[in-house]
Amino acid sequence: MESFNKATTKENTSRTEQLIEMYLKRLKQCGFRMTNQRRIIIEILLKNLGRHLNVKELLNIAQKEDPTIGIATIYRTVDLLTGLGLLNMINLEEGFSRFEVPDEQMHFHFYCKSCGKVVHLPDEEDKTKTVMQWAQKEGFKLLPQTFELAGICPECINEGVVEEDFCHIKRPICEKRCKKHRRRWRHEN
Amino acid sequence: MESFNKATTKENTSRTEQLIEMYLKRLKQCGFRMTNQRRIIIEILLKNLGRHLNVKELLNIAQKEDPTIGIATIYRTVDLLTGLGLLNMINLEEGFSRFEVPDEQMHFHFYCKSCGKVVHLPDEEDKTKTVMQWAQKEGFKLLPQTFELAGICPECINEGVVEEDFCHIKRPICEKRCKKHRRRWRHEN
DNA sequence: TTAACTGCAAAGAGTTTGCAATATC
DNA sequence: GATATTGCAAACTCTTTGCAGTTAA
Repeated sequence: MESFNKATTKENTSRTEQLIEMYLKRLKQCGFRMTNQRRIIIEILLKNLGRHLNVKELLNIAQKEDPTIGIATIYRTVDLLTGLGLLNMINLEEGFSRFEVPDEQMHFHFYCKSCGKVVHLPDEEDKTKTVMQWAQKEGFKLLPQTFELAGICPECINEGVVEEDFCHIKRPICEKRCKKHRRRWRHEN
Repeated sequence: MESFNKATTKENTSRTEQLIEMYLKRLKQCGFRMTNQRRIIIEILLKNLGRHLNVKELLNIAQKEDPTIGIATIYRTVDLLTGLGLLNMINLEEGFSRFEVPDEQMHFHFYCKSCGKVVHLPDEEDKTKTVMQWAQKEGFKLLPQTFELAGICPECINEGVVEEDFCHIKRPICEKRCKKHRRRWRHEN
C-alpha cells in the first residue's frame, strides 16, 4: 500500500481519488461488475501515473493488497480497460507490454535503450496534430495510440554510451553480447 | 523461388542483385560465415522489399528453397542482421515481429487495424527530421528505427469501418468480440 | 438467484538455447 | 582442422482459456 503511493504528491491525492471514482463509475456504466480485484488494479494504475507498469509489476503490487489475486485477472482487467479506452498499451520491444493511463489523446514516449527509462516528450498536443496531419494527408484515420521513440538519453550520453553500443555488431563474438543486451529488459522473475 | 520474385520488377533486378552482394559482403567483412541458409534468407528479404515479413513467412518461403532449414536459423539470422543494422524489426502489436530492409535511415508505417495492410508514408526524410528535432530538443539521441502509426485506411473507411469498432467496448458481451479481434492478426498456422 | 467474475492449471504462441552433427574458412 | 553454424527438441516467457467455485447486483 505504501509502495504505490510514491508517485502521488499530497496535492494530487484528491485528483487521483476523483479519477479512481471516475474509472469505477465508468466500469459500472458499461455494465461491468465492480469487483475488489478491479478496484485494486485501477487504484494501482491511477496512483502510479508516472510509471509504465507491466503485468508482473501490477501483479506484485496488487498481491500486497490481496495475495490471492491471479495473473489471469491482471491480464483480463488490463484487456478490459484497454478495450474501454481507459488504458494505453505500450510496446518497447521488450517482449511484453506495459500500460499507461491516458491523460490526453496521444502520447510520445522517449525510451532510453541504455538505462530503460521512459519519459514523455513535451507539447504532446502539437505533436499529435503533426502526426494526425501526416495520416490525414493520405486519407488515413489515426486511432488513439502512443508513440515510442527509442534512443539514448542525455544522462547515458554523458556516461559515454554511443549508438554503436546498440548492436551494430562487427564480429561473431559480439553476437552473444548483443543477445544478452536484448534480454536485459526482460521480466526479472 | 517464383513466389518471392513478385515484388521485383525487371528493372529492379540488378539493383536487388547488387544489394544481395552487398549484404553477403558485409557479413563476410564482419567475420561471419557465408552459409547457404543465410544467403537464402537474405535473398528473400531483398527480393521482397515492399513486404514486411514475419518469421513464419520467412520460414515458409525459405523452405521452398531448402526444406531442411529450421526456424531457429531464421531467428538467429534476423537477429544477426538486425544487430548489424541491415534489418529493421517492426512491431505492430500483433504478438510477433516483422522485418524490413532499411533503405533509408527511418521509416514511417501506417498500419490499418481493420485490414492489416501496412504502407509507407511519403516524405520520410522530412518526417525523420521532424522526429529527430523532437528528440534533440530534449537532449536525446535517436537510434535508427521505424515508427508505426495505427489507424484505419481509406478503403476500410469507405467500407464503413469506424473507430468504435476497435474495442471501445460498451457491454460485457463485447469483451469477447474485442478479444477475438485482437487475435485476428496472429500467425495462421 | 443468476450471470459475471475469479483463480487455477493447462494450453498456446513466439522465441531462445543446449547439444551433437555439419559446413565453412 | 578448428570452430562457426545448423537443426532439433526442449525450455522459456508472455498470454489466453476452460472450468469449477465465488461473488456482485
